[in-house]
Amino acid sequence: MRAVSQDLSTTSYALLGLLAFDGSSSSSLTGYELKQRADRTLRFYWVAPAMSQVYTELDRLARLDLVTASAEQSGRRTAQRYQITPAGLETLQRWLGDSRAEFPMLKHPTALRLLMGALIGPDRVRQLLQDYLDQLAERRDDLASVRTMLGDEERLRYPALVADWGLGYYDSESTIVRDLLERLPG
Amino acid sequence: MRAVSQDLSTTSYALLGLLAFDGSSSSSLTGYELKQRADRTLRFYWVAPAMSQVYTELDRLARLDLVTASAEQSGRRTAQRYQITPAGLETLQRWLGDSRAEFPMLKHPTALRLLMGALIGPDRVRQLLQDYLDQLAERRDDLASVRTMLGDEERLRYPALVADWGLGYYDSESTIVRDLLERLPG
DNA sequence: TGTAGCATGTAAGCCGTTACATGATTGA
DNA sequence: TCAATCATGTAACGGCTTACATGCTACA
Repeated sequence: MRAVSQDLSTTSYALLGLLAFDGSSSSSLTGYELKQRADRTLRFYWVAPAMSQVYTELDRLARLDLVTASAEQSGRRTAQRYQITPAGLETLQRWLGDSRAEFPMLKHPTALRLLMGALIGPDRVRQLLQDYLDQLAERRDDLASVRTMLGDEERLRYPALVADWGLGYYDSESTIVRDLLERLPG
Repeated sequence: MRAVSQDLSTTSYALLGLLAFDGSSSSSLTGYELKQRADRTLRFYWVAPAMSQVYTELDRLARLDLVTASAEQSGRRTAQRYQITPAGLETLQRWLGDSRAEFPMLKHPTALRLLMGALIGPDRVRQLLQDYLDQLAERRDDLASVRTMLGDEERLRYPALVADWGLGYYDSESTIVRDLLERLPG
């Protein structure tokens, strides 16, 4: 009796997807490693789930038989290693194929503050935008190094496309914000 | 004894900010009107809070004396009208001035699916991206009509800048995605 | 007369975070 | 030996959504 593809949260599918990359090469990941992988890739266009959530999700996926846990003994320590199951892969593919992707959700604190620019005046607004440009540059660097690691291996073609998407996005944001800065009064 | 600026959620500040636009001209809004305004402007770069949340937040703000509610009798019906208070305006400005804006959070289901493109193949991926382009065009139209309404009034200068930001973002997304489509195998 | 929109809420519940607790291993 | 990092969780709680309940008003 196989578990039916319950409605998982998108984050569940995202984590399942990360496991699927190694699933094909029949390797496995600990919760800790999965979290690191999420931090390196997922966070740029989805979320960087908290450690505690990673464990919670892995637990849920295991109960649904979408992943299997195997205790790995290293020294006198046990770490669980998780691997996607055939049922998990099937569920993931069904989700990818069937479900319509929703429109992205953007929470942009800097844009929100710009909206209320009249309450703080152009000088303070300039500072906000400049801050954002700095953060953007830092983020871009992070993503650029991820992109470098991905190289042009066929196996990593899609992750590389996504990384390029992100880089294009960050570049466009920089351009737009610099333009806004010039249009500010004063 | 004035309520201290408790840590409000960013959404609270956002709603307070929407009230501040009319606060200066000493008018006021009902919960319903506030929700409409959020749907017209806030949703493009923050959230479109559920009706129920708007009421909850207004309640909270009223308890903190950051807004005042006044029962308005129209016919045999009472509707609450909310108006920002001087304390509310002060709290909002302090938040705008003091707090460092966090980096935007992007939840991008299409990018997430592209990451796993290898699991569904290029044809299905093309479909996903094309779908996204369509949604993007629709959104852009919505925002363009908002932008038109804002015109070039001095009073609406900052909202207009934010709308232009959004339009630039949507255009850049379209460009990037069209480029990705061309780089897809097959 | 009935339905769509105006208007206001409460309740239940999910998703995700922070704080907390615990302990092993590695290396300076 | 001490600190950093690896590793695994539980508890409490905040934010937000959906579902539900209620009733008025305008108009076709």
